Amino acid sequence: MAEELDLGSLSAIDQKELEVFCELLRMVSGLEARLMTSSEDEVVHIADLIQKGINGAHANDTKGMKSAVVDWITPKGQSLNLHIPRNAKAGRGFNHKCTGALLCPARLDWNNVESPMEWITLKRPPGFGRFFDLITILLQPNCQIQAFKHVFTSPSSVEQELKAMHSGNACLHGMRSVTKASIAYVAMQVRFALTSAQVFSCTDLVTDSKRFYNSITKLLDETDEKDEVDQLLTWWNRQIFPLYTDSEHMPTKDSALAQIRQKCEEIKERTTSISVGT
DNA sequence: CACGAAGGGTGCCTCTTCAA
DNA sequence: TTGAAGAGGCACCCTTCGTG
Repeated sequence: MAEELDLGSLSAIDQKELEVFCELLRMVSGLEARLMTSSEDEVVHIADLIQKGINGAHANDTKGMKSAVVDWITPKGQSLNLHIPRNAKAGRGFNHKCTGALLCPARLDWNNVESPMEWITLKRPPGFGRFFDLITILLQPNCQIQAFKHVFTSPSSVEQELKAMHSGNACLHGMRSVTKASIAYVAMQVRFALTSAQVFSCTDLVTDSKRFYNSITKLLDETDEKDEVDQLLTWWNRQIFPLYTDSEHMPTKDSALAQIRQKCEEIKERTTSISVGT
């Protein structure tokens, strides 16, 4: 199907969407044959069903993570200095030091930002590109891994003591390893759960989730960083899918963290030539 | 070993809220 | 007014565990 198209004539966005569509055809056996033999109305109906599934899955993830993320950022056996309600977003974002620190971009030091208002003025300096929103949450793999498990291997798998008696999403759909897109998706969901924004929107100017997601996927797609990214994915796989991972060449947690930190430093260097401020 | 109860996960439905 | 998103709840399914 894709081979018949002139890929060069497609925009970058269209090419990306085509890749996703081809992956979908590969994952869902019989879908391509069904589409090829369906009428236009049936194809529209199938597209509606897929979109409905996407929306539903996303809504469920958002709903579940909203309350669960409070547990993940709360130290074991302790409580947060300023309580964050599990079912409300108002006290999150830059209104709270814990969520604010996690949302603060990697190139900024949250401890040296005088006030949330100062951060807001720093938030979107002109000229800053794709990496500006790479937040320090990428430096918090524990939180990310808990979130990944919550979405893909079941909420109860987040705990050390496994309580689940029913197969999770990953098991049900044959997922045996993490993907760059899944990491970006989880990061986006965690980021939204930490913000004070009430309603999720890919394109709103406050959370700008679409750009955030694209920043991470682009970062992980960089061909000149392939070795480092591969090692990072291996470490992730070991954390999420230990049964399917070859542990022999697994990087340690420290080395994986060091790689992320190095990556953020590189981003910092790339952007230092651009002045911060409005 | 067979069966039923209980616990847990997922998907779906409905209602509410809010922004366009 | 309409559509999107979140919240709550329910039904169904699967697995474990206790009991006979």
